[in-house]
Amino acid sequence: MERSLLKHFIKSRGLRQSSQRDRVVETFLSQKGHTSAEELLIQVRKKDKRVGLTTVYRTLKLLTESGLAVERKFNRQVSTFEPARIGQHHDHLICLGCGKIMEFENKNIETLQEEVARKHTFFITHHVLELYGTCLDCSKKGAKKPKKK
Amino acid sequence: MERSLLKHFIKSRGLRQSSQRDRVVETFLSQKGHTSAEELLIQVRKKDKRVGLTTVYRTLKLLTESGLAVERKFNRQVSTFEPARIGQHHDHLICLGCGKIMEFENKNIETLQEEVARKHTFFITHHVLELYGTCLDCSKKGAKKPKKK
DNA sequence: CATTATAATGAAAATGATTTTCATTTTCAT
DNA sequence: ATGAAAATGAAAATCATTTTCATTATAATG
Repeated sequence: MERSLLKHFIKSRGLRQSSQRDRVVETFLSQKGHTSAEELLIQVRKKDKRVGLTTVYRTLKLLTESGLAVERKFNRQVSTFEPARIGQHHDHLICLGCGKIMEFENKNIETLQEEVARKHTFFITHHVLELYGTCLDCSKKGAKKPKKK
Repeated sequence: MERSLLKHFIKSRGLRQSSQRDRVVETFLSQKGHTSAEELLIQVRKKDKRVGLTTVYRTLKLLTESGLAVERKFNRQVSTFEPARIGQHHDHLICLGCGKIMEFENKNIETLQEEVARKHTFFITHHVLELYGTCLDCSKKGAKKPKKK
């Protein structure tokens, strides 16, 4: 469990522990898929009513900085966060019809990206690759109302 | 000149012409690189003081919908827009040190993207590929203050 | 265990980019 | 020339996120 990673991060920064933050972290790590601050707050409040949105934002920032969460924007205004699996990285297919998000990983693409960078004498720290379009279901049903989430 | 494309778009939508919009379009199309609404307003106002920010936003939306502009978010809050060169598409290397943006085009990556989509029975309409990192200059100088723009 | 410096909290206010509203002006088909 | 509807811009609204600030909680130390 990479929980100790956060503990270490907290310590090394001279931060203190708190029950609210623990609850947010615990809830976040149990989450599947991509979660916004607002959505996470709803989940957290099922366990503890006294947690505020500000703390959720602050904790998500902490998780992101410590490498336990990855922030993603996709095509909307809100940031969503996803528990990071160490050493792993994936990109996304995003259906504009229903909002469905699928993951993929492609080493060949990454190799080509490195090649591009090398040509420009550029050093990649991270990348964003998002493929937008229509999933199978939506292409069958025809374009329907996009799902809000 | 693809100006006629917009004229056609305006007409087909039952819109009317206006000097403000013409000025915004003209200024935008003469722009190199990526321009935000705010930046574009400054340029436009050099020619015509009476243009408002709202009109710039509205015109940029129109340009984007008609395919004459491409909107990009990169890693910041503000949207920037870039004149679209028809039939062409490119992706970007973004230096986190100085903010420099370089373009690249790589057909092999696009082919692999299509392959990924096929495997998921997904139909790509567009994609976002951004490589973040450090450019040559910045890697020599060491990490300096990031350029705001 | 008591003290105390300071981190954490959450409500409310601030922010910043963008959009909406609305009263007024302009355009253009007739 | 006329009138219906589009365009405008200032101001207000929106919306996600951040900051402020008074209060509370934590933990290192005496």
